[in-house]
Amino acid sequence: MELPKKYQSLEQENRWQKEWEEKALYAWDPSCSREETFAVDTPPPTVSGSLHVGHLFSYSHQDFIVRFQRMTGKNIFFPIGWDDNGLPTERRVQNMYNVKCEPHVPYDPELKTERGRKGTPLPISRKNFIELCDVVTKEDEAAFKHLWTRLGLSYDWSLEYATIDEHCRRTSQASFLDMLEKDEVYQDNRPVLWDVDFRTAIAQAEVTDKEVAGAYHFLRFGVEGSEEVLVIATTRPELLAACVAVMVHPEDARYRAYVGKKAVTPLFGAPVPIIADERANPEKGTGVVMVCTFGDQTDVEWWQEYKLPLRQILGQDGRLLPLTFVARSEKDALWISVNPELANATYGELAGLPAKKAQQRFIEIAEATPGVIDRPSEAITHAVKFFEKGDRPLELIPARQWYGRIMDKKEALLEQGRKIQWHPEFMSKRYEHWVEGLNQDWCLSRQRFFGVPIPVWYPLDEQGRCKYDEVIIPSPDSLPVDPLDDVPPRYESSQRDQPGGFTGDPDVFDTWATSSLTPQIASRWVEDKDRHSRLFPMDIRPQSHEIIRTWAFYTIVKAYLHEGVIPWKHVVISGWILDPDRKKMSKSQGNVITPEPLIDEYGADSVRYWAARARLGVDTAYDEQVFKVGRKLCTKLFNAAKFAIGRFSEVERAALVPEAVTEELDRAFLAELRPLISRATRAFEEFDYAQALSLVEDFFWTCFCDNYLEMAKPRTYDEELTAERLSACATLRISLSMLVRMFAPFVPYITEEIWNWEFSKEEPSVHRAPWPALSEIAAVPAPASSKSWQAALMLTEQVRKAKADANLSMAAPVREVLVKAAPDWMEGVRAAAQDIIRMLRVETWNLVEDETVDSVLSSAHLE
RNA sequence: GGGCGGUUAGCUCAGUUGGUUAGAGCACCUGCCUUACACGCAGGGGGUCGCAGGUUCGAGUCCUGCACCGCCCA
Repeated sequence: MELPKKYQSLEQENRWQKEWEEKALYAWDPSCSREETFAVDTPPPTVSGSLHVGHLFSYSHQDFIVRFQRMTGKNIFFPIGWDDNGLPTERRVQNMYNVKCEPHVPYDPELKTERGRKGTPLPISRKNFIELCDVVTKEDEAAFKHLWTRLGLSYDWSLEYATIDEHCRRTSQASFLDMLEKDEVYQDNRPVLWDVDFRTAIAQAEVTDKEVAGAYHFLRFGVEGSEEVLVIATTRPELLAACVAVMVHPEDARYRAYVGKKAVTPLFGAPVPIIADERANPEKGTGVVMVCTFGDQTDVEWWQEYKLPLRQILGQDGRLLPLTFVARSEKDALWISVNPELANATYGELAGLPAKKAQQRFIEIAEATPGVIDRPSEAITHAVKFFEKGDRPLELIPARQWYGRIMDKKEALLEQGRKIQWHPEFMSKRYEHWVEGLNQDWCLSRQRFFGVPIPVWYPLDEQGRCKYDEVIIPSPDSLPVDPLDDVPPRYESSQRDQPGGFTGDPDVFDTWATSSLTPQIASRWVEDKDRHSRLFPMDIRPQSHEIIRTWAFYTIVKAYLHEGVIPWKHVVISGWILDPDRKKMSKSQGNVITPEPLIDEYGADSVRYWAARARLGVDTAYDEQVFKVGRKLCTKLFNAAKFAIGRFSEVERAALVPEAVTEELDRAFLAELRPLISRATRAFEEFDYAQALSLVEDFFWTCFCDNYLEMAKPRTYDEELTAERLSACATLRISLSMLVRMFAPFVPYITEEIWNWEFSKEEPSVHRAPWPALSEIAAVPAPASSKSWQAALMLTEQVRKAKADANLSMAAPVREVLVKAAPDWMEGVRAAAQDIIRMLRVETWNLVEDETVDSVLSSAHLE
């Protein structure tokens, strides 16, 4: 076979992608037992997010591990999916088409939409909106698939799924119904973290604290029955009308006398109790804090504990609701005031305004009214809760939602976490701390459109009121259902939203409700229990560290709720790619690097090489130099393999067996290879691919290319097929085969290329070839002297240095070399001598035993 | 404020259970077109291992404190 002249990454990548796909090289074999299988639960990328170089990085890591496992003979279950429901997609569609989903708009099958349209957003139906989400999602999936394929990730594409597809909707809904049956989910109407822009509930896991600029405003409250004044400090004066109590610390001497009395809110004149509670921080503000329903999570706690009234002034759109204050003499009144006239006049200025505007207006009014503001406001920065994908502060707004019970399972969930092996181990702490810090049940429902519908209906009573506690569930074989489209059992379509009829739950699940089921989705938990039992729990879960508290957490929750088990045995954590200044890459910072041009420029193998150099779980600064190093390695592999194969290509392959390795130097070299195999294997078994690569790369470059190949080369040029030549040829072929296989998980293209030049008759693809084992070279005896290899290296180094010092070419002849060797080194030196002499063109060689040298000392006399 | 991780050559990083003179690649310097590779080969310079204590015959490695950087959580 004529071997190619130059290393061309792109050409070979296209070729092998096609070949691997046609041969279904990475297909999972469903007939294998659990023990023979290595199952991987890959978190499907959120396709609405933009592609960046971090994707290449962490998804490559999985592939190194998987390719190694495949070569050890495991039947690999390596599915990939796309996570495409949820808010990010909706937001993208809204922006891309300039549309707005309005559930009451009727479906238009002929709807024409256009990207980049200007003007006011076009209201479209729920169904039209979901269709657009599907279109955009499909495009994003294709872009990811293209990139994954180029990168050479060895997924079994026949297992591809999308968390919004029918199978995933079925699994997600079945999961919910299973939890409902086990009483692990419930509905409640209570304050929930609410995003006013997206108008949906948010779970604890999706919340992020941001330090923002704010100010303490100092408001003067009256004290009932006296002329005294209590000054409270608040960052949210616009919620004053919702004030239901004020709190002071029980030990705070300044305020002890007031406890039990009533304070009166300024402007609104509402009398509220003054309560002593340890959670009021005397250090903060004035030490007096107002409780509003609801300003923050502590307000919710106080409201519950002290059974305070619910005065809701913020609507789901984040605007102040209309309301009317009345005199306190009115029975059962909620909005009471000692001065209803003033209260209503004031509130009338605020009603209908968004919170931020209401705050500005309130302050104007307060400043214009004597006796309300105590002193100038004080600028502070404080942590405010935001939805991680939103940009207005979250509010706590009472709403009916579905919840999953997790607060009662903290201990059990911690125990589950301890059963999993985390790599690196310290990452388990992230999980533990998250579980320990849980402070609310999992809010499962979202008021969105593009998602998996909550599969329940509710009966309506004769007045058309919803009977929430009489949940109607679908039959298991009807899943997935869309309660807004499908009709529940024993009802007619005409009864929808009619008194005495039914109504569908309009909400969808939190995206994690589905994403937390990726092992069960891939294993077909719902419809194929046998297959599920042969894949679940899975072997590994590779992922990066920022999703431990979300994705890994929820997946552990679901596996525990459904089957009382852990979802995977190992979690393998990738670090992040930081920008060259070690800053997080983010769109807003503008430091994100687009991945595909990197593959164009350096080739997929080089990009993978870069990814493989990162240690597990450790963040790495982006360094473009490493791609170049990767490309150099690939080129070196290409050239070395081509050359080595050329050296033995004229020899009958059947003769190139371990038994033919008869020369001391060859045996000494293979003795060096043995620990490499052991160490690289151990590193891979511990998921430390970076260590494995470093070992193999170092051996290949230094030991194989720069030394052994040079030393053995002269013998391969013997005209006759001497035993010496045969031994070198056999050693070259054996070691090349092993090295190519050990590189294969990292650089699958160039290794497959080389494999096919020489070894594909034995096994068509290197990626299905067995991982190198010591047993392959067990027939090669150990070298006669344990010092042979070291002696050869020292001689080589010393003579090379002499040539370098003399500014001579390595090919320059050496007239004479005098070698002094310690007695125990003599045998090794003698064994290596012949090859060294030929390699370095030594004309005269004198070896003397010398007890005064430690090992070997040679002096070269050059011309 | 709490937790976790990091700090080693100009840069990016390795450094096993404490053990010779702390390593690699890139960059830099000097040679070399040696019948695989100049994306190469040979040789070379470059480090107070963040700081301060401690344990030890011996500390980059173990312990304590501190500083700075990053992430997570309040």
